This record gives sequence, structure tokens and C-alpha cells, in this order.
Amino acid sequence: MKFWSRYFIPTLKESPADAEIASHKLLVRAGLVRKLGGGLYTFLPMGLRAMQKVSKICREEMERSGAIELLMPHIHPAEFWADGPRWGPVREIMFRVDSAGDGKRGPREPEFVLGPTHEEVITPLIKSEITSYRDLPKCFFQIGTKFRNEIRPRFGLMRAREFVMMDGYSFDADDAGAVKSYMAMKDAYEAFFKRIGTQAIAVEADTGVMGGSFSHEFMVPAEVGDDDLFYNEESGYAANREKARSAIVPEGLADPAPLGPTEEFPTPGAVTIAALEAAPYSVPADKQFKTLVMIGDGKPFLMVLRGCDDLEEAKLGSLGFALVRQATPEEIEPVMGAKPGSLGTVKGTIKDRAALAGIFADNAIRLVGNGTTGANKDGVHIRNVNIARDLEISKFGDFRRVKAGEPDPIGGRPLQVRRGIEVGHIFKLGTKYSERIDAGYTDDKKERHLFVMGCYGIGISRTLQAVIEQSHDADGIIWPWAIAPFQVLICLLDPQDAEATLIAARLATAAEHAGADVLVDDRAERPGVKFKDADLIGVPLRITVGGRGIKEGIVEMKWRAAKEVVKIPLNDAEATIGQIIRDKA
RNA sequence: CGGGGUGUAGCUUAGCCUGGUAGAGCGCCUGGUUUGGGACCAGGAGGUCGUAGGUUCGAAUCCUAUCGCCCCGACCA
Repeated sequence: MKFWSRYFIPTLKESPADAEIASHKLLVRAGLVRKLGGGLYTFLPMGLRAMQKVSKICREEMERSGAIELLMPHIHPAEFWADGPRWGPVREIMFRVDSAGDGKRGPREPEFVLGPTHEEVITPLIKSEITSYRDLPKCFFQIGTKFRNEIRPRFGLMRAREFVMMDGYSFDADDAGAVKSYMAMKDAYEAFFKRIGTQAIAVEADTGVMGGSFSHEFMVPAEVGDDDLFYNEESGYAANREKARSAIVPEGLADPAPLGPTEEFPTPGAVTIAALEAAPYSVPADKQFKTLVMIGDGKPFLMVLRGCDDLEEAKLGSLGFALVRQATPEEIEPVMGAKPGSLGTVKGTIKDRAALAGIFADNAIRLVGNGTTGANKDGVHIRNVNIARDLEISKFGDFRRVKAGEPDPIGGRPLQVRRGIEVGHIFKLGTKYSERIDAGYTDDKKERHLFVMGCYGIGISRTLQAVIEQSHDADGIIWPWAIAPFQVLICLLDPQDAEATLIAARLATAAEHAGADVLVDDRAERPGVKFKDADLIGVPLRITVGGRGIKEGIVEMKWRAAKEVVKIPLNDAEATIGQIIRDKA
């Protein structure tokens, strides 16, 4: 039980100028956090209480799934990272630590780094400690601070430089075991998000820098999210933008019959899809071939899409290039023979075909018959272009960005789209990390195998903010019961009145015995101030004890999420409130 | 890192264009009146106007540099 007058809940009437989104404003206004610097936040008592509850539930669900908690150092010797598979892409976000502190030691390469994640630390550990199949499978996790020098910290705790994360790592003897571990984590995640009272959707995701064979992101739907998720509730399909597919190309689609021979026609100045759609050309975007020149590991390649489609760059990962970017106009002309706007892939029109690493095409262009594309001569296009007869494609694949309303790949139902906040991610890594340092075990036939790994993360501090983003109104936070810093607020309107104070104390004790965390607002403030603050800090259950009610022989009970006030007779208020709390927990 | 914005009291900000004693609201302190949805009156404390140069008789205001912060992009829990 805490008394507000002796506790520390610095609430603010106005939002800080640097907060943009509702949850960020409320974190500060409700006295949960204060900013130290960009992406660096102090957790004030209320924020810490909420976060500790999130951590506790996370820990319980991880342990229930069989995972084992440990704690690894935040400071890593740099050699654990140097030359590893992720050193290139990840080093930019790693904080470097100079142990001497005088700038003289290791100025070129850091001696230590602050851990952004722990694959590089746990894999060597397990390599030396687990050598037999008898000790597998194992799944470890920890909950602690992570450091990432984000290029652009954003939205308070949403993308911070220092944040609290649960990270887990599974080690299995074979692929089937790894899939089992992965599914166990998926279940644990779902249980966790359910318990903290938030809606999180598991979506298929791109593996990105982590590598690995497949992964799911857990997204909290919110307008301010940084990712789009495509889903259909009936079919159960859900994927993020990078990964989302749609069934717009029917199975066994026959190529349309050619109308006639290809034919060049002049299109002076028409260098965009839109320009060709307009008069006098009037070629619909979905009858155009769009040819993009990309550079993969220094070598140009072509990507052909429908005019109406956009390239999803994350999907280029399947082509096997380490680094992909768009080509510059200067790079394009010598290869293609024309400037962007008149490019195409009709056989024989590319100036320097040998320079290309490949000509790739999105499956959806198979919907285009008798289409139009650039002639690789400035100001000239070609019509009546048909894929099989006229184009040279080295590989088809799914490279386009899906659009809302397209049929989902499972049942063909329309895809819906929402913004979401990524709060958790699970990866089936395979042997990427174990292979690098030869981490493995011996099986019952004395044969050596590599560990098959998985890794798992939940952004604890980010989840806290995502919950607020999802659960608030114009007056403040509406905490889910399970993670509220306090579940019950005894709003003592007359702290100078002995009778009221006594009643408040009795109710607070009863609530506490029933299992709730109780805050008593005993401040010498006017009722209006107390009610406004109560709404702002979002305590789920408010009990108001005041002179007016006492005269009437009642106290008032109000749920933060509800409108109506319930009057409870004084004589059995303790029992009633205790029962309500026990029912809730 | 590219583009845009912004820095004035603990917080929110006006003043800047057109240079001339730095102003308000909230919060805080004192006294009084109030007391069921952010009270009122009176008095008070609190500011090297981000920092460093420059222009000028004179700079919060104009110029240059620099730093911090915020927003959009690529990346992530």
C-alpha cells in the first residue's frame, strides 16, 4: 500500500513539446518516465512498477514453456562480434566502450561493445557447456537492458537507445526439434500477450539481418505503428508488408495469345507510367511492363514488374545478393542504351546484355498480355509485347508489394491492412550461428552435428508503451488489470477528516488482502484534481471515500474503463470490494 | 546519413519578420476565501533567451558556426 502524498507520481497537465504520439505524451504526463537524452529514459516509480509486472508475466510464461533464465553481461568483448555474420550490418548500431576511458586504447576498433542482443555470447557458452545429445534440447532466456545506438530514436520508449528486452535462445539436435521449440515459444508469446491484456497478432515476417529460415513478428495494432500488417481474420493469414503475398496470379494461368507482332512507337517525353496511361497513348498501368535497374553486390540486374505494382525490396533477399540498391541514371544508360523512362527487356534491345547479373520478374507480369514496355531507345516504347515470345526472363518470383483488398494466399479472401507496432519477434535461425564457431554435439552414434538454433525477443519496455497506445482515452491511460502499477486507487477526498481516513484505510487494507496493489490518494487537493489525476494515471478500479458519501452511508466504486459509478453500502464495503478484486484476479 | 523544423523560467509558450528595460499561462512559495471533475483573490521567488563567434552605439531578434531536440526516409524489440 502506498500513500500518494509520500510517494512520487509527478503528473503534468500539459504534454511535453517533444512528445508526438498519445502513448508518449501519457508516459510523461502520468509520471511514468522522464527523458535523460534522445532515446534514454528514466523509469519513475510508476513506470517501473508497470514494467516489472510485464517482466514478471513474461518470465512466468517463458518458464512455463520450459525455458531457463540466466543473465549475460551487457558489456561484450568486441572480438565476439568482430567478423561475425552480423558485424557489418549491426556494428553501426553498437555502442563501443573504451575501457581505459582516455581515448588512447583501441581508438580504431573498440575493445568492448554494449550488447544489442546476445546470440554471439550464448552460442560460444553453449558450445563449451553442451556436448551431448543427452543435454538437448535447451532453451535459455534473460530479461534485461539492451543497447542499440539507433540512428533515429523515436516516440519515447518505442525506439530507444537503451531498452528492456526479453531475449531467448533455443538449441536443438535437429530441425524437427527446432521447429518444436519455435512453436513452444509462439505459444508462450501468445499466452504472455493475452495475460498482460493486449491484443498482439502473430504475422509472418522477413528474417532481415538475423538470417534464418522463418520467423513471426508479434504486432500490436496501432495507427502509429511502423509496419503494415496484411491479414484476413477468416483464413488466419497474417504477414507484414515485407513478407505479404497475395493470390492475384491464378494457378495454371495460360499466357494470353499474341495479338500481333511487336511494334515500336514514338513516346517523346513520356517517361513515367502515368504519362503512358494518359492520352494519346492510353495504356493502362496494368498493361505496362516496368523495368527497374538494380545493383546487387556491385553488378546490375533487372527487375520487371507490372506498371501498377511497386517493388518490395525486402523480397529481393531471395536472389542471394548481400547488398542491393537502385542503380543511378549514370549507371543505367551504358548498360541499357536509354535513360530511365524508356527501359524494357524485349529480346535484343538491351545494349549490354552481358553486363547484367540476371533479369528477374514478378509473377504478376504473367497477367499482362500484349503489353507495352520501353524500347531502350529514349522516347520510344514497344507495344504488343508478350512474355513468352518477346521477353527474356531468367527467373520469376514474388517481388511486388501487395495491396489491401487482394486475395490472401490461403483462402483467396480479401487482405485487410493495419498499422502495427512490433513488440515481439521469433526466429528459427537454423545453424547460421552454430556453424560459424562450430558449435555442436555428439549423437548416440558418436556422430557430430551442429546445434539447430532459434532466437526470440520481446521488447518489454516497448510493449509497455504499446499497451498505452492501445488502451487510453482523452483523459489518460486505461491500464489492463494485470500490469497496472496499482490496481486500486482509494480516492480519499477528505484526508483531514478522521472518519473518512479510517474508512479509506480499512478499504485499502481489505483490497490489499484480496491481492490488489493499492494506492491511497491522501493529498490535500481538491476533488477535481484528484479525479483528473486518477483518470490520467489509469488505475483500473477507483474507490471514492468522501464526506458526501459517508453521510449517505456509501462509498463509490468506478472502473476506469466504464462510465457509471456504483454505490456500495458502507457496512459491507470491505467484503464487497474484496470479492470484486478476487474475481478480477 | 539525406530532407524539414525547433531551441526563451520546472512545464507549455508569446516576443524574432521590422534590433532599443524579456512577457503570459500552468506549476512552486506566503496569506486569505473556497472545497465532489484540473477554484478564486492578493503578494512572491524563478530567465547567462542552447553555446561560441560576428554585424551594430545597442542583439532573444540579423549573419556564421556548433550542439541538443523533434518530424519524414532506410533499420530495428
